[in-house]
Amino acid sequence: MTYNHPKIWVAIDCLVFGYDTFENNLKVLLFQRELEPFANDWSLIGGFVNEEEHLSDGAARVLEKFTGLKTVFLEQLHAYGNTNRDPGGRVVSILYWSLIKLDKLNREIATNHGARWFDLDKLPQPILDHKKMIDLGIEKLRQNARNYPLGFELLNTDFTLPQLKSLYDAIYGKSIDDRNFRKKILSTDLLIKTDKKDKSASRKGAFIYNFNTAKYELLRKEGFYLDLSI
Amino acid sequence: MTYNHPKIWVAIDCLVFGYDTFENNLKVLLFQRELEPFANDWSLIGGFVNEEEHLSDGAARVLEKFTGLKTVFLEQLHAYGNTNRDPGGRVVSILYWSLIKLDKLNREIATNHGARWFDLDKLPQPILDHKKMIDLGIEKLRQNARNYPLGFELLNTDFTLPQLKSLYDAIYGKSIDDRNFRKKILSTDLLIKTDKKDKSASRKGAFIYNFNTAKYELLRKEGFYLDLSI
DNA sequence: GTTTATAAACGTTAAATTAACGTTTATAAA
DNA sequence: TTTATAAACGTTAATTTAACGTTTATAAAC
Repeated sequence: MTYNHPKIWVAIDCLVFGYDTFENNLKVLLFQRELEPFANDWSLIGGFVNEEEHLSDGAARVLEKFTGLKTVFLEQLHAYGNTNRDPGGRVVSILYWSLIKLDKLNREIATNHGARWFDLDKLPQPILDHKKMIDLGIEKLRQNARNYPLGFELLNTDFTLPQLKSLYDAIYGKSIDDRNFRKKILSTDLLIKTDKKDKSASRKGAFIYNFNTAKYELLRKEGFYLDLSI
Repeated sequence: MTYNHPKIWVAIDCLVFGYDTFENNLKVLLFQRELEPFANDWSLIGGFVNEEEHLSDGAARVLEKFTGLKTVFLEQLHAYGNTNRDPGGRVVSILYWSLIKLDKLNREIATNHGARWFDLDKLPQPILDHKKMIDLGIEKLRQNARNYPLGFELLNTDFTLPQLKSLYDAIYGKSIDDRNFRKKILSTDLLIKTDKKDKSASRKGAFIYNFNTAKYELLRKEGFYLDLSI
């Protein structure tokens, strides 16, 4: 005991956004809390931080438990630590957020852990300050869409321009002008056009694109300014 | 004891940027640590979070102790919680940052607490991960300069355009084109020109401006995009 | 009282970008 | 052969930007 001071519980909450390429919409992962207080209410996925565990490792542990996913986008967002935020005791909670593509496997794992994917506009009332956390995440998502490339985390390797536009529509919460969107996104040198077409959504079919990974990672690091909302 | 889990020390670190309107440069407040380990080394100002204290209140307490200032810009930046970040024990530290104007009073209070203001380009090697924290703060400062109005926190009520430009020069770490800077900053409707002049820096004197507080606060909330770096 | 030095203020423009539209094409089904 | 429609491609006036050039106000030097 080197420091002489009272300690505090430290927890992790993970805000996980999933994109559904069939429904073309964004979802949030919530689970039905098992512990009192608030047993059976909907909560972000989370857990306490262990003594011998980095914060980021704790977040990764929580995420993997509920989705089976490792090595995906997972970043810290904010620390919540009001004295009265949890009636169960003084808990400082570190919020992380993650962006993933929904697929059969991670849906199944979520279900097996009492978790469910909710459409962004059909969320139940979550416990504690978790609504605030979700709102912060949505804000951050929009900020990210403006300042960093986005889509790699949320779309399949193969995707079409209409799909990418739908993702941005979902993030911005409105329908973007299709013609301007194309010109802007193509001007970034982020996309590689293939000669394959995806005909699942139209008779004509849409060309399949991939991300230019090198350029994507560069801009993810450096940031840029790209307003795709008009 | 409602939750059955080990607890962790939670601390606050405050990264305080101060702008010196005489020297026209940015400084960071560091203090000479009293506790072992690392006694006498330079550290961000900080302290442990009390059991019955909000995180933000803890940050405000630390800031006031070292500067005498309340009700200034003070925001959370990041939580640091690697298991090995402090050889004194497992400490999760919540980093806050603050922007203030340097004056005689807060300089004196800092000195009385063993703290000193260091020029951004002449920082000593700080303890633990505090260098990382400072780097994050500088990054955040530049990000802020691009996405929010800035200056109110760092300049006196009365300031001149050359002074405001010097602040942006300091943040961006380079000299901005004066003519473009004027046009861009004036186009935001953030500044109110007075008919007074400040002749301390030139024969001709520079007109004194004030911030349009209403507009400033609006844009601080909403954000905008304004690249003043060219 | 005329000149000088210089920070501060003001001005110009070619080029690039943007927002807001219009048009054509490929395809499966009718 | 026609039709419906998503996908792809195109146009342009208006605005914004980056990169410069010019004038002005003043105290100090001569």
